[in-house]
Amino acid sequence: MTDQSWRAPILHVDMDAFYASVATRDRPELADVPVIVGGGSRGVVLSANYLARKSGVRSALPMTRARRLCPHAVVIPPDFETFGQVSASVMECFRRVTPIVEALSLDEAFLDVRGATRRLGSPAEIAEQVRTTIHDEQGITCSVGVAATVSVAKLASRRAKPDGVVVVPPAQVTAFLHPLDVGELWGVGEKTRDMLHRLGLVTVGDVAHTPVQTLQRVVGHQLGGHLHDLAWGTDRRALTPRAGPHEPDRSMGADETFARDTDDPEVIRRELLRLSSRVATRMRTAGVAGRTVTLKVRFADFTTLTRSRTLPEATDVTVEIHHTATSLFDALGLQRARLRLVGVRVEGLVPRETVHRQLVLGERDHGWADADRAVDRATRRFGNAAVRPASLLRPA
DNA sequence: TCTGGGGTCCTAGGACCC
DNA sequence: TCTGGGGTCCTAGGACCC
Repeated sequence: MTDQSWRAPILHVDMDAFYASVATRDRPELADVPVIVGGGSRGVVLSANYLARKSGVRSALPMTRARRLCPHAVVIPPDFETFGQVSASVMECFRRVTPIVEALSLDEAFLDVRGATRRLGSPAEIAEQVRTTIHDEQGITCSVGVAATVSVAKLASRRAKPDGVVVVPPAQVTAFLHPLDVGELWGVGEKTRDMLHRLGLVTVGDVAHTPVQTLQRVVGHQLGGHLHDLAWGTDRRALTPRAGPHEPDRSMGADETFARDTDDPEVIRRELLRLSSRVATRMRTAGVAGRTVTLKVRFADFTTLTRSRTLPEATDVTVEIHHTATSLFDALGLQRARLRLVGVRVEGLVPRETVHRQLVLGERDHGWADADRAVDRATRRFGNAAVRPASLLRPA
């Protein structure tokens, strides 16, 4: 297989057990111990090293179950600041290989290396160079999938784990894809997998040989067409590098699970204020404003609902977001139902300078926006705890 | 003490406008 | 008098990803 057969070789680079690897890389005493990175009592597993995985611990598993499966595991709380720093260094390393890098998350990225083969060698050789560099510079391992499309490269990197490389040349794509379970496909989760299985579509090959119209009737127009492409390895999604002038987020939100379920309206209202303030601060830092405020409520039995309201004008003002969220909450008319979580999200974000507020006579928004900016300045100088609404102050 | 927190995209129905 | 379709916005929910 020569390099010329690759129209545009794509690398998918995925760190192995990223959070756990970073958390233990400077702690040799944890090298031979099962390690779980995860949150508090009501949290889930964010990452587990391969020793812990031997006991059945997986990402997203409730911590309570993880501890039961692996009682001797060392549990480390996540340190996202460090994860972010390591991630930035890793992405920088990728950009030394090619400018066409699409970061999918902190710990994985696609690299289009079509412009790098003359300089650095075959895609497989580039993959090994990347792995060596990451290991030498960051002290962690990664796995790389190489293919002509992003979706196949992504599946290949999973097959390469841990600490390996898998190359799927164009001529071998269907031989690689078709034996896989449909649930392996990127975008097919538990529900869709079950639905396809019930119809007798178990492998990717089964899906490939099903008429598109049939798939679309079962899983919807969009996904049906997409599945067919994935099953033949023909999706041609191009990389969208985030390096340059990247498009703003479409929404920003914050939600939090209470340490204990609560039915206290005052506790809930205060939490909505905290979350609104957090979201609005991030929006102002990013220089965006949004029109649609969405409230999320999760009950003790885990059922979840959302309510949203679209405002006449986009806002980044804490008080407006909080007011909208509480008004949506009040409209639910909950009679002291026990809540597990509340959340606030603002959607339809646009750059703030494109928002021209219509000043209504007597409106006091101006004052609130000014107050927010004063809070932002104080927070930047004195830290997060410096300024907060009176209702969020703890009684001494 | 089962089930986090950050997102994206799609679907479907109703309102409303032309 | 009766019949109509398309486009866009809004809302709610759901599936999925890391």
